[in-house]
Amino acid sequence: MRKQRHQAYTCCPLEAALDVMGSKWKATILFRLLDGTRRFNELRRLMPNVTQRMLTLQLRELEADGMILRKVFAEVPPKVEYSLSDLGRTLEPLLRELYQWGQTHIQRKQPEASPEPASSSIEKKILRSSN
Amino acid sequence: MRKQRHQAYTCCPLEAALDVMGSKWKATILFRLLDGTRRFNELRRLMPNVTQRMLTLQLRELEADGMILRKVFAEVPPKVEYSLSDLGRTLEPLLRELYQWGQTHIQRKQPEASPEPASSSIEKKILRSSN
DNA sequence: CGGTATCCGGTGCGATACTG
DNA sequence: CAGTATCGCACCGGATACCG
Repeated sequence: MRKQRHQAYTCCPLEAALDVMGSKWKATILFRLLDGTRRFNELRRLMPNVTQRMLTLQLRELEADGMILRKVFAEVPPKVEYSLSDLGRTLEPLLRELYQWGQTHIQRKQPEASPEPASSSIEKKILRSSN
Repeated sequence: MRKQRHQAYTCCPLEAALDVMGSKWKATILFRLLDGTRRFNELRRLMPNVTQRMLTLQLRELEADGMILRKVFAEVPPKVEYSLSDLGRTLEPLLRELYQWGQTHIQRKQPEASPEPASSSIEKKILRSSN
């Protein structure tokens, strides 16, 4: 029996939606799969910051939630292809809007000093890069 | 100096967007504030599962990110009002779509047995309730 | 190639108590 | 009313090693 995924559910659709794609990597994985089918190491190359372990774990959760499909080819060397399921596809507009929102509201901070002091500190969050 | 919020940033707008509202409680808080200004304990009552500590912490982060406004009244007893900032308002369509997606695709499982075995395990996630 | 297994540190977060 | 302070542990997630 698998443990109940994260913490707990209050019953709110919002939380359910976020549980399914709200984590950094799940969203990114789904986003990358919008372009089409990807193999495991393709995804790794597309997302250099995620460890193999985490990529595997997140893919398994997405699969268990029915968001993606995992197709294993009985070959040597092994070959596994990941793609969005129909359910996963329904997230497409949401993912694109999320991406768009990030682009619009969290534009990369320029090296030059801002004209005005900037109303929020969001920009800073973009600065720290991959470890 | 405050620590750089979560883990790290790869530079992806998706992650930035999720960092700002991607956590269960941040999203819920923002969603609640769509209806209008709320006092601290009003929010607590609206979200019985979040502890006082977490509510405070999440509100502070949202404030630091410029998503919400915190207005303190110099009265006894104290009174603090939270509301969405202009930036926070820009998330409204996204939040509503997220909510809608949850409603559409993760309908509450009925006590009755499903006609077909159900293609995914998402429904289970809605079952475990607040601790 | 596409994973598991194991170890282990950091921190997210709840519980509880105290405060202006 | 609207918070801080402190404790404690679960678990998230990185590093590394091994496997079919």
